[in-house]
Amino acid sequence: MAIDEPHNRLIQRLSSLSEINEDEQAALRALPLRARDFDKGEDIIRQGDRPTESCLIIRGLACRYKLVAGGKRQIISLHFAGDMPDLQGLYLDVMDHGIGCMTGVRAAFVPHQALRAVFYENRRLGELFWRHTLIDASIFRDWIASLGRRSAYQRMAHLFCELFVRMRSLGLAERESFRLPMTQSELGDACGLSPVHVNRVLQRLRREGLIMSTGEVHAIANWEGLRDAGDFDETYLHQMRSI
Amino acid sequence: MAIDEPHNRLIQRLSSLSEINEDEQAALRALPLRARDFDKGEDIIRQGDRPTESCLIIRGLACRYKLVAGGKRQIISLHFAGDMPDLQGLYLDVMDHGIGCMTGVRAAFVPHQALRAVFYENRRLGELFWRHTLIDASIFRDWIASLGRRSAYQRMAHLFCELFVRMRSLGLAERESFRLPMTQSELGDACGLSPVHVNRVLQRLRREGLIMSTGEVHAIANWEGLRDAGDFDETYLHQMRSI
DNA sequence: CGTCTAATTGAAGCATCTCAACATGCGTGG
DNA sequence: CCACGCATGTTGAGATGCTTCAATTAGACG
Repeated sequence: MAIDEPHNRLIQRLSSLSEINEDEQAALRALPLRARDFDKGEDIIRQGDRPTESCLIIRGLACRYKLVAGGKRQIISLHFAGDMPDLQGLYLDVMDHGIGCMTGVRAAFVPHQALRAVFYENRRLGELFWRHTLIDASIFRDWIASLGRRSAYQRMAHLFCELFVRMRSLGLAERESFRLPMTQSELGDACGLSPVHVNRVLQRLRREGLIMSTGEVHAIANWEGLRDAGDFDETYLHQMRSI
Repeated sequence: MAIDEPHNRLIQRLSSLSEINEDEQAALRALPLRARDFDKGEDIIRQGDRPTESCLIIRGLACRYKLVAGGKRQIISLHFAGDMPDLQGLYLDVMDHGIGCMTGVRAAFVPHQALRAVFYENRRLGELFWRHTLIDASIFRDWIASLGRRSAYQRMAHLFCELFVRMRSLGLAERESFRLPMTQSELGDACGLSPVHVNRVLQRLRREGLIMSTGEVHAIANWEGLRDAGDFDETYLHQMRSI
């Protein structure tokens, strides 16, 4: 059973929110998913679009982002295989941000109508998708706290903690290391920092033995230390509960 | 028909998202709402709580906030009469943030169970509440962009634009002025700035003729100018659409 | 009138940015 | 297989936006 198969990804992801029974699995498998590949740097959706489908990331790393005055970019969130970064399109008509690809990405599209139809038949699946968007929002809140009140050093440590925990729960991190194909400039766009300063902060994190990086592969060298440095408390990720 | 009556507030608010028909109004009016008053500075809910009800702000100004290492506070969002700032509690069990009162606040509480029951009977109301949480999330995204990539001056201008537009759509702003009972220190917690710098930024906004403030009452002196200064585009507030 | 909180001002410090140069690695075409 | 070009990472130095500390003023309230 290929994990890269769209329906499997979706079911795996929703299972990380709550247990999915047979009927629910069947309903999800009946969803029409149309896969499409995107190149690195390409946009899956643009700010201002009025989408009629939502997308599910099957493979690769995607991000929400906004452009602000002066051409600067702020990355709002990062998304892995299984994430649905534009569920809000179900009930908001205009995209207030874009979704771009940090790597080559395979995404599967499902019409909003099909999703609504599934929710109509299966109330609990609707609740699960709602929950998915609520966890997104919770992550946004933590980013607000990070950008507003944490130092560059804390922010970067915090970001690594979040990504590690999220990727691990999706089976995308092994032991203490994960692959994060982002340049330092892109990390800057996520943390609200200049590329130069990102470089210096990463050096400090390495020097202090909290992380070890070789290219795109980052390893947590000292989890407790990194967690403390980043003021990280994973409660806001709201992983697993009975709903 | 008292506007301060909880059900009226709720219906007024949801009407700003989409038209509400008779049946839906009736269903909302049947919701058990228990009002309670809070003092300025008091918490409506605390981080770590596991609420079984959601609250509706009836009167006053409330905020979501987080505390980060070192005791610093970041305000995540501001909420007026009609807002439901903890709807996420419906499907997330632990509060990842607190909700506090910037002024005396009257809030009405409705059990999650009662809300779910209404959604069960009336699917479209569920969608409207979902949409409410999605707009929250959209505002979070814009705050992320502000905190990450805008200067103190831009951030403050942007905040004033957002609050003005939101309050106007709730009938809480007259013409070009609105009452914002926040100290400069609290504005700092919202914008990720020190109180001293807030003071200087406000002076500049006044000096440049963009706003006029007398105490808690702020007036927009030059809307276009303020909008430009704050790089403000209200799309992200997603006001009105047919769902 | 005295007290308390909030607003204002000045001055010094520091975190982060900008600019500019250089190093490194990698893919491509010759 | 080498030479080149280009993107990315690294380093240094100077500029700046914002913070911190400390003192003063202004307003609100009993």
